[in-house]
Amino acid sequence: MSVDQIPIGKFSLMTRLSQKALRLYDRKGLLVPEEKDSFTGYRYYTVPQIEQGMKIKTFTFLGFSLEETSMLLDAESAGNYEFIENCFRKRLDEVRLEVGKLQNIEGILQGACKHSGKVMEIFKMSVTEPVLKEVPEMRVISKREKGNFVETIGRLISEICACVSSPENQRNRVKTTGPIMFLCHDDEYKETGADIEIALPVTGRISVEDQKMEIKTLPAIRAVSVVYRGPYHGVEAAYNRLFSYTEENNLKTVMPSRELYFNDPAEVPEEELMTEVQIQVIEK
Amino acid sequence: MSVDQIPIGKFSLMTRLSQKALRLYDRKGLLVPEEKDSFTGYRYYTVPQIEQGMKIKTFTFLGFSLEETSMLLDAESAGNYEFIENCFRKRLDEVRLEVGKLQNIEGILQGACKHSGKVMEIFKMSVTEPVLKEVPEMRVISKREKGNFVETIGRLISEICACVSSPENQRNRVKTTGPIMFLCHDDEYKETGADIEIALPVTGRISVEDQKMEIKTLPAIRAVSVVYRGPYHGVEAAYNRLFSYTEENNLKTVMPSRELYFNDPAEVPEEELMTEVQIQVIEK
DNA sequence: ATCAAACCTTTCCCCGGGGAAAAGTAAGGC
DNA sequence: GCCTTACTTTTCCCCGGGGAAAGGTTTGAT
Repeated sequence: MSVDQIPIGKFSLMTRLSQKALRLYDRKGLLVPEEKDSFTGYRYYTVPQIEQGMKIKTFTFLGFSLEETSMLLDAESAGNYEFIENCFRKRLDEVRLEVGKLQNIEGILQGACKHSGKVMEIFKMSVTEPVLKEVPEMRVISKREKGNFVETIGRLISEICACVSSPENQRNRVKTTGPIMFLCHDDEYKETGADIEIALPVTGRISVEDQKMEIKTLPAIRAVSVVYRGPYHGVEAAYNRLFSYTEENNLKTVMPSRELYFNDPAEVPEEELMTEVQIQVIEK
Repeated sequence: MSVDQIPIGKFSLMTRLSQKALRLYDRKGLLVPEEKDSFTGYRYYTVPQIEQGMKIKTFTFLGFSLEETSMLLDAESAGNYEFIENCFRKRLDEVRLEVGKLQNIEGILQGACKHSGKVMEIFKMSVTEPVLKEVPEMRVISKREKGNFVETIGRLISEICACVSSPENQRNRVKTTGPIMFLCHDDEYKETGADIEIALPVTGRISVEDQKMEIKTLPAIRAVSVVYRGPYHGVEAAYNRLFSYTEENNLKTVMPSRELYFNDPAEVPEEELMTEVQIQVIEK
């Protein structure tokens, strides 16, 4: 019956998947046409394959990669709904992150468009003059991890804050003695897989549960420092200042650099965020 | 002076642009190192180029493509702020669209995760049995355009609704005589560049301003039709039913297909959207 | 039977980099 | 002068298709 000899064009119409996509799914093994004319190479699909196509479409619509989609399909036919749910939860977190980022961008663009004619105001940020200073040693609670830049920083900050403000630590009069800071251990900037340490200076008898959280003492260092005011994505302006300064003064920089966050993005508008950036220096 | 002989690694640190990105920007002409050792191929940047790098970073962070970024940079140095503002507005619209889409996805995933164990409920949608029926001719106001699928449909719908509810047309007792519909003129599904017509059946002495809006009569047709209930992205289920039916009954389908929207996505939850899909058929 | 139109095939280039490999080079220490 | 380490170079493959080209096939009409 010709019903089960659906060429790619019709199948594309039926599933609303483009021919290009269908050929790709064939190659990747996601949706292989039931029959393939070995002489002409024509693909022929069958009616039951329509459902498979719809499932693929649903998963990719949700933003899963083809590889994930493939695993999801396998899990579904095996009845492994637990796996699927895990994937969904993970994807949900990602989506929320993406939404946050886009809303951030939306805010910036809106601000730039509002006072017409002053579009380039977004490039205005303030960076203080570099200062050479001695940073004393300090006792901190810290956690170090590799991961996505923004997301990992945010998460580690909340973990550490949660730890310090736990009932037990509050009882022991644990107090923070400075702003929370981010230590950047990479010497090249990486968006993903960045080596990130978040530390918070504390005093008192603090206790931690998390195996990967440490209590330690950051060494005293000589550092150049600037204070930057403005949205976080412009913080590299601070680094520029610092590196120009170290170049001019013939200083050698040493990792990790430190970023101290003076206020909380949740409380203060983006433009008023204050960040101190410190980079350790030694004589060349 | 060695200050102005910054190799790629340091420059990457200073601008927080990855080396990979820098090499790409070099190739694309966006940020060409001031000096290039013609023997070793080493790239050497200068301090003033840092600012250029930061601008590029800002634009790409906002989601502009490298080509757009390049034009934006040109516009900025030429003082053409009007162009920049236009780009920003366009991008702002895009971002809002993306946010909408992601929030849609967020909702779906949330729903699927909530009642644990029933993850696959998202595949449940209802499609009625196909019916063969005579659709009478009707007088419509319509606008046809090529563009992005979802976005164009949404926009044309609001344009047409706005037109019909304009003060002048209200005064003339213009009334709608049926749900708004989408006529799909492509025979292959396309995400972008789709040939889209939106039509709304009306009676009365209607007047239009928009040059591309037409008042015309859609022909009477014999069509197979189903009613689909569920989120819009699953509407292909309706098409599957219809095409299976036409195959089984040896009917030939004729473009354009019509989608009639019974309720408004702004008023009703996604799951309760009702869409009638009609496809004209003729005897083979 | 023939012809054109519609349909199908493959291959290559494009987006914006990340990751990895193979190889050449610079700079500091002995 | 040599060695090691850190740095740099290039090239190729990857994501998920869109677009286009060059060519073979099927179908329907005459």
